[in-house]
Amino acid sequence: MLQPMGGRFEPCSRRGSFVARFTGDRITSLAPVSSSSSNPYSSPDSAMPSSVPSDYSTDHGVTPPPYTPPPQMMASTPTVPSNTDYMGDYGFEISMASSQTLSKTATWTYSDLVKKLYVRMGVTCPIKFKTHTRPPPGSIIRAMPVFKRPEHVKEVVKRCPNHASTKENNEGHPAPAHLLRCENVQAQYAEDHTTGRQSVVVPYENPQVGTEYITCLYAFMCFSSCVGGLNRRPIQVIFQMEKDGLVLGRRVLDVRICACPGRDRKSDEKRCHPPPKQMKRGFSKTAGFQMMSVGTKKRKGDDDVYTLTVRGRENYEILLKIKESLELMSYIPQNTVNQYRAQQHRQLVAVPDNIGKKPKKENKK
Amino acid sequence: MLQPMGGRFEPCSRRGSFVARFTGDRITSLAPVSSSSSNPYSSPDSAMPSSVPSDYSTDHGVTPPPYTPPPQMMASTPTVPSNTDYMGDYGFEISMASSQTLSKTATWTYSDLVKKLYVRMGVTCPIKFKTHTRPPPGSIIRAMPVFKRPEHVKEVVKRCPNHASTKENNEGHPAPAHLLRCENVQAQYAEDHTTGRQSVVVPYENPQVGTEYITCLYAFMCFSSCVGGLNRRPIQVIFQMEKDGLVLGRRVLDVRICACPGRDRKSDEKRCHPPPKQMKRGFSKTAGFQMMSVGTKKRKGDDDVYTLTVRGRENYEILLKIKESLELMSYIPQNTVNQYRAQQHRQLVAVPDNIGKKPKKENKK
DNA sequence: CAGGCATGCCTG
DNA sequence: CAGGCATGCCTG
Ligand SMILES: [Zn+2]
Ligand SMILES: [Zn+2]
Repeated sequence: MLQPMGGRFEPCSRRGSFVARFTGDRITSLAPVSSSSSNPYSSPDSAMPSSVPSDYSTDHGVTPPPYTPPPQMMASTPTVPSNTDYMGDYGFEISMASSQTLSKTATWTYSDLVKKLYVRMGVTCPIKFKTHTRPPPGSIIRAMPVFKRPEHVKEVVKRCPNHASTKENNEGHPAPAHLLRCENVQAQYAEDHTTGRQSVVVPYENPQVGTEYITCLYAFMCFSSCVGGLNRRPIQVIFQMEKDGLVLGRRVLDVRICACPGRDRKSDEKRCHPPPKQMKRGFSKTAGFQMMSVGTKKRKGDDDVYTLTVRGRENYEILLKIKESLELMSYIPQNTVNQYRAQQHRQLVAVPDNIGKKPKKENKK
Repeated sequence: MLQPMGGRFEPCSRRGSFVARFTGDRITSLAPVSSSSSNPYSSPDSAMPSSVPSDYSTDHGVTPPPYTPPPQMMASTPTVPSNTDYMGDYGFEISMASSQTLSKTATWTYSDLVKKLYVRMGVTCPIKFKTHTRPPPGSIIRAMPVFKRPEHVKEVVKRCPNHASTKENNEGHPAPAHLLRCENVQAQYAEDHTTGRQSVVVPYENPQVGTEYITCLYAFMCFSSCVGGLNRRPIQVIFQMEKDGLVLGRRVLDVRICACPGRDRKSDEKRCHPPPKQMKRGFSKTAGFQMMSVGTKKRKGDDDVYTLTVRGRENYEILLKIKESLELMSYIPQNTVNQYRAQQHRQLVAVPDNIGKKPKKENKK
């Protein structure tokens, strides 16, 4: 499924810190890195403030030991990468290929409401990149997963031992422990040897004439819920356009990797935007008339206790049953009630026009 | 928690096939094994039929290259170990220490109904062994987990990569990948180098005078649900008394390792033995009299639809609500109903002695 | 593919 | 500790 690497990049080493030689246009071969700022694949400065002075000219020849850009521009490797969107001078933006976004079968779906991508594990998901101005040749796009919550950001995101250590999906793959894969022959898997952060890097190639975007296919190789890995902790992916270790732009995408993207998206959206106000509170319209509500809001007196006496054993037993039914109603979840009613619409028994007719049968006494 | 090894056994090697030297009473030092039948810790013949001819005298000197017992008695290493109970000539039996068996807080609980041990992961669980006759000195007890279902038996049971590879609980432990641990200084961890089956072995020491049993503390180091490990597949533990590779007795215990032993036991028992027939079918006794049942068995006519007409809007609405309540009752789980009733006993409102009194209030028309 | 279950874990 | 949720997966 994921192609072996090739092209302009050398394969990265299977384990340990990442070393790559770039043999493209304007950058000469780099020696194996020991300082992270001299490698186009080392993690750039992610502590960069959200508004960056854009007073640097263009591309620096960063083959060591050259000019060193101001520290906050540099691709150093802070413990916590920045997750601030930064369009930069080239207008870097990402978006989701819109097809299948809404399909039920979709292996991924993006929610505009909660701004999050829901994706199945191991499937390929197209992400589109664009700029309003051509970035300098030799620019790359680094994708790096990080934990979203402050309590977790410091921890490096990688696959859980289970998924990283099985043969499945890992045979011949250069980076079995990486959460994020890119299905691009030129993809390079990086592991910063000071922070341990893992990322995948692809060269940025300008869109074909007439096209606004380039598309990369990414795959997420664990569930967000994976024990010993993400462990139910939300993540984001930081997409960064870089050139010689300089950050040219950054976009952040919230991602949830799960078995049922559709279901989980729906429940997230419901959580954030409750029930989109329907009907009057406490009543619902059924079959053309109002009826008393079941399982809805508490009213005054709901907790008061009344004594009801009744003559006759059978009547008592009937009422006892009814009393139980009524009181137990509060245990029924609202959506069970809704389903039940939806069903009733189809097989209505007691319709208003029946009122006044003689009862068909009464099991009296 | 688990003590380092020592005593009469040498520590086993951290990885690879198991090698042990036994220095006890009647057995001389064994060379590192290459043939599994020459090691007291190698897995014995588990393909042994359930009724074994008991015509062999007693203990064989099995230091290589000695007498070889008939093949079906030998501790060879078939792919699928026998899981047949076999009391043997010494009357080998196991049982659970009965304390806390019923407690809600219990970290483990044994169900006599479904004959299964429910135990939390990583906690220590006492198992008692007894014989009616003293087995020969130098006898050992091997505990080996196997999958219960035929589809899975061939697969070796071990910990999932997640749990086997984290530091947690594994620091200094000689067998981090073993599912089963025994909290006994003399415990030895064995891995059969032909089948790869893992087991833990302790010397059998006769009970103290006046005691019938010896007790060993075992811990289960994964959940039955662990992804990449047991993976929700039921297991059993085979406890085998062995002497010089001969099987003297065997007892099999179904085990489920889970987070909520009490809950899971209860639901298993419910599954196997529906509602343990209480009272008359369809009725239950409450507060000294019978009442119609709620949420119990289906009766004839339960699915028939009757038309009920009623004069007056309010009456209609009341009946509509009641109809809904009654029909929705079937959605309420029986134990919710039971809880509700238990509660009702304390705050009974409509008591039988009220019958016949004048209604206190009627909201007529 | 939807409904529902199984099951670890979080919360009150 | 019990109730309920979260979430992968099984079943129809
Ligand atoms: Zn995983
Ligand atoms: Zn495990």
